Amino acid sequence: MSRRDEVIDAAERILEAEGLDAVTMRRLAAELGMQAPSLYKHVKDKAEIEAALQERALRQQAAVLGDAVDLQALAVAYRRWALEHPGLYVVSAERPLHRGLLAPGIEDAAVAPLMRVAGGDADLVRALWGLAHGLVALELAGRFPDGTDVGAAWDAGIKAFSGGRRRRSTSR
Amino acid sequence: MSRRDEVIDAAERILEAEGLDAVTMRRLAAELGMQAPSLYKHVKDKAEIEAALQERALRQQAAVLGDAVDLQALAVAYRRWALEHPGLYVVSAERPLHRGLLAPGIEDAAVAPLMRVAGGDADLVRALWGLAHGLVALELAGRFPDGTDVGAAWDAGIKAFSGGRRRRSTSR
DNA sequence: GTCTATACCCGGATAGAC
DNA sequence: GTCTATCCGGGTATAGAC
Repeated sequence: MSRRDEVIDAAERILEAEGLDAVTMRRLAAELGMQAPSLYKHVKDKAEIEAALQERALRQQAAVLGDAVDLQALAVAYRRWALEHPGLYVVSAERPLHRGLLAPGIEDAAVAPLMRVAGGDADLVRALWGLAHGLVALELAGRFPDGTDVGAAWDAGIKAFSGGRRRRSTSR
Repeated sequence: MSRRDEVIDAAERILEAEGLDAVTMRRLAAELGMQAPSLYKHVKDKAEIEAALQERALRQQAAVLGDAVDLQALAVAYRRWALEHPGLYVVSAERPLHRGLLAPGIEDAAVAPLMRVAGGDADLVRALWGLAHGLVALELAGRFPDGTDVGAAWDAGIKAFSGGRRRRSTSR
């Protein structure tokens, strides 16, 4: 593992533990037991770090969603990964993407599993994506009152997209 | 109109024209032709300004959505207001709410119209809310490729929530 | 109610010694 | 590849004169 990867690891740790604003060059250096200027021997600038975090997020998302066999499983996987990696989720979904610094095609790869499940209907994919992102974003932002059964809301959404046919619980 | 309202007006103008990060005390003072310290004669601190912007956003949203008679109209109104006030939308939907500084009940009031249309099913309301917020958030964040017919995605989502019964276009 | 001056903190980033 | 020293810019906010 390169020294650069250790920098990105540290950034991810801080991101998840203290939020995006806490990921500063100084804080990052402290996490690694060095001084801030030393970081520039491993990365060009802060944008490179942010891009690396977005790339990790998109890669993980693609991998996790790729295993889902149907809509229900996809929804569960989507929500689960987001709640387990809220920092990575936000950085990849609500921040401007550093497209020029990302591996080509990686953005599409993260959405591809949705395409598969939606049977090739691009509009339906986007609606599904909107539903999933919206529910996650609202939950992470603390928009639902305490005690809300968010899983039940997911079920209601999935049921709508299944044409009211399926019925299995997502709650936990 | 009080001098305080002029400050909030200026903040909203900057927010929509240059984004949230541009709303600083210095920039705000410049917009009003005064020096930054003078602002503190009109508002207590920056949090008060942010809260005032969130309150405007929630109030407008409640008003605009309140007129919608059905799901289709609600969706159109939701997307339309968001695209016309992206700054206010983001500040009220993706930023932590200054709940202690907001008028009581205003948060609920902005979602109440959804409740009406969803026929009292709380889970369905949240799914609907997720769909709407997700589509708007993805569109504002530039997640859909250029040329994407986002209206068609809305139609697909609405159709799903209508049980596949209705069919009228949202595109523009 | 406006101003000037200023304190204070924080950010990203560079130069140059070792 | 690490350090110290430092630059530069930006933010919120206060004190006190007018």
